[in-house]
Order: sequence, then structure tokens, then C-alpha cells
Amino acid sequence: MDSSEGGADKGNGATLVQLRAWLTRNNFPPNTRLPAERELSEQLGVTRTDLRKALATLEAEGQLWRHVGKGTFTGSRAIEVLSLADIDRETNPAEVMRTRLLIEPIIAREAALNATSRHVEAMHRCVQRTHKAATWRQYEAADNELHRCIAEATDNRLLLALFDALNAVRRAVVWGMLRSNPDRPPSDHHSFAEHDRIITAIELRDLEGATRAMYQHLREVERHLMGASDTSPD
Amino acid sequence: MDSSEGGADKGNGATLVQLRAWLTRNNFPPNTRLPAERELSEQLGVTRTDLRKALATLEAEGQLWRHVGKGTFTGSRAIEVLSLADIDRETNPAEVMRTRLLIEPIIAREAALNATSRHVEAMHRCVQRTHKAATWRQYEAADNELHRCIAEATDNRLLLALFDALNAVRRAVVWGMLRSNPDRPPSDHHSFAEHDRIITAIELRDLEGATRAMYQHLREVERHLMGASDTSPD
DNA sequence: TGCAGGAACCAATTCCCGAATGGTTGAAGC
DNA sequence: GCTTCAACCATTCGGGAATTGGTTCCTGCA
Repeated sequence: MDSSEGGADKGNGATLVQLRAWLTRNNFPPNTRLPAERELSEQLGVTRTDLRKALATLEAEGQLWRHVGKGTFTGSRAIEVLSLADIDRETNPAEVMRTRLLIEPIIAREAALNATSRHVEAMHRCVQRTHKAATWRQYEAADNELHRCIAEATDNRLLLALFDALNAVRRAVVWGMLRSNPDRPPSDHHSFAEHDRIITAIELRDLEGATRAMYQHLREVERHLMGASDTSPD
Repeated sequence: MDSSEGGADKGNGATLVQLRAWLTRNNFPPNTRLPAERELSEQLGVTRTDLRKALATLEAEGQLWRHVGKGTFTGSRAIEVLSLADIDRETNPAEVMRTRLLIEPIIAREAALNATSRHVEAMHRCVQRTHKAATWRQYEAADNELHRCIAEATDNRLLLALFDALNAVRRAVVWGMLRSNPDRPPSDHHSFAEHDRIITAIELRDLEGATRAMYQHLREVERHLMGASDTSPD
């Protein structure tokens, strides 16, 4: 049943041409699932081995992608959002801290640009709750809410969602690293002044100041975390 | 068959006491799955209705949480990461572009700090594919991979996961806004020089240069997007 | 008549198993 | 010595049964 298409007994390159022609002829929209290899090889009248070679070439070109158990799809690989669901098992506290240092300062900057007085009031309420906290757990709850208030003040729901994702990973990673010290946060805890600086800069719409204040705040948090769980000097 | 435990014919409060005692007696670690309601009610010798009332009280106290089909678990509720799953219905292209402008420059900066020669080679391969692209679809596929290569070069899996999430949202939001122009990307397309600047800065470990190059690149992308889909002057 | 008890039902979730898929091996066959 | 093909492998998907928290409603006793 071999047609007149150039007598391709050496299927290597010929099936690639044939497959390309078949793809352009059908002109599938992106993310369309192609027939299975066994089926397509029969449909094109070529060997599965040759078809796989041609598919490998097209995959290397980024024109399609394959996955065991799923199939072969047109277009470039879809990113799995779910990587965030179990990222907590592939990352570590240092990476989380590094990412916070990168992301949260720009969130503070964006908050300084977009915050309304309502947002600032919410921040102040959170700060008061950190002062009144009788336990570290209460303090951390208020501190978390403060940081989230700042993210809310960016007036960017996507950025807020990314912050929430980062925060969720952070909680999952430091799970069980609960503060052993049962005392209440001291009134001269370093975060108090740092929080004030951040919020003040946001109120003054001082973009660079908010960025820097958040960065320095997180650096202090990082320093204390390392000091609490690690005794190595630096 | 009522035992000597305070004659609890009015099971309401009594089973709550009994359940509390059972919990403290067993002292489960957090996130432990308790027996199913039907089983536990028989095990404690109480009615399921009463057991459910007691469970509801403990759930309101935050000592455990329940979910249909899953079961009843000790401790506080697990993390809800999934806000990103349906964020694409709550955001808009402008917000996505704004977020890219905030996030990707710092990713480029971090890539400049951590990229290895393997990463840079991968970037160059992507760039060559953008040059060889015969259609806009191919160009966009290569462009996407280039940006992801940069994110990979940060050597930060969490940051990469956040980038993937952002990218997934971007694709979902601009879905269907496929470029109507069937021409191939012109050889003087603005992105070519901009991509080169980004990669060169990464290779030279020029943190600020990489940040700025990525920012300016995305500004150009934004400008062309607005010009393509909107005719309002600015 | 009132109302507690329990059975039945509902929707969401998990578990399990078979089918399908891309990837790999190895032997037949020209 | 190479291709070709069949069998096999690990992963994924799909559907159905079982399980679970949540809800309704009927029974039966006082």
C-alpha cells in the first residue's frame, strides 16, 4: 500500500516529513491530544520506531510534548499549577526565606503605591494585636495577618494569590518548628520597630523606603531564625 | 446499659465530656485521622447524633476539623493552596502584566546570581528557536521556554514554582487572545535584542543589568500588547 | 403529641483495578 | 548488521464500589 511519496524505505527522515505534513494538514489547535503512537503509526503506514524518532524530533523542536500514560499533545507543555501543592517536600527553609526576601519587598513597594487608608488602618490593627499578644502563637497569627494585609494593599489579586501560595509553603515547611520558648514576645522585640517602619513608608507612599524596610525586616527575621535553630556563627 | 458516668441520659454535654476524655487519653499527634463517626459512636457507646454535636463543639474550638469523604482530623485545618486554581477568573490581563513586571525582573536578577553555564546554554538554544520560528505560535513557545529557563537558572525551586503558577494564570487569562496576524515574527522584532541584553547580563552576573533588561523587555511587551488589542492612545 | 433514635439517603472523597499510553528491551528475520 | 515487531514496564486515566461527614425523614415509645 506504499504510495508514490518518494519511496521512503529508509523511514528515518521520510516519516518526519510525512508527520510534519500530517500535522500541518490537520492543523490541530494547541493542547490537542494526538492519536496514540500505535494507532498513529498504523494510520500513517509507518513503523512505530520510525514514528517515535520523528515525534522525538518534533518534541525537541517544542512543537509537541509527550508524557507516559497521558499521550502526545500539540503545543508546548502545560505547566502544572499543582507543583505548588507538593513543593513543600522539594524545598527547604533556606529557600523559603530567600524567596520571601525576593518577593515581599516588592509587595511592600506595590502596597506603598496602592494602599488606601482602609488598608493602613487594617495594618495598624494587626500591629496592635502583635503588641497585645500574650503568647508566641498569638503573635505569629497577628504577624501573619499583618504581612497579608500588606499584600492585600497591593490591590492586585494575582499578586495576593502568589503571596498566599508562598505563605502556605512557608507554613508547611516550618511545620513543627514551633517556637520552643514559651515566654511571651518581649516588648522590645526587633519586629515592632521594623513593622512600624514598613507601615510608615507605605503611608508616606515612599516606594523605596517600603521596599528597604521590608527587606531589612526579613533579614532580621532570617538572622533570628538561624540563631534560634542553629548555633553556627556567621 | 447506662454506666455510672454521671447518668448521662441527656447525652448532649455528657458525650462532649466523654469525647474530650477519650481524646486526651489517646493523645493523638496532630493531623491524625480519627475513626469514622459511625465507628466511633459505637466505640464510645453513644448515639451518632450526640457524637456529632460534641464533634461540632470541638471543631468550633479548633481542636479538630472534618471534611466530607475525608474524615475527622486532629489539629488545625491543612493548608489551602488552591486559591491559585481559580484565580484566573478573578484577575485580568492588566493585573497579570503588572505582576509579571514585578516578579520577573527579580527572577532575572536571581538568575544572574546563580546561573550556571548549562543554564545559559539552554537560554541560547531557546533564543535560536525564537529566531528560527516560522510562525507566531512557534515563537511564543520558544519565548515561554526562554523565560522559564531563566526562572530555572535561579536555582530556587520554590521561586520556579511561583513563576510556573504565574505563567499558568497568564496563559489562562490570555487564552483565546491568539495573535491574529498569521505572518512570521519579523527579524527585527523588538524582543530579539531585549532577550540578548537579558542573557548577556545574566552571563556577566550583572544583577542590576539583568533586572533592568527584563523590566524593559516586559514594558515593551506590554506596550505592544496594548497597541495590538487596544487603540486608545496613552 | 412530642421527640429522641436510628435508618436511609446525599454529595464528596478515596480506593482499587483494568485499560491505555509513552518508553524500553530483546528476539526474530531479512 | 540492521530493521521490525512483539512483549514488557511504569505511569496515568477512567469508572465503579466503598467510605465518610452531613441531612432528612420515618419509626416507636412515653
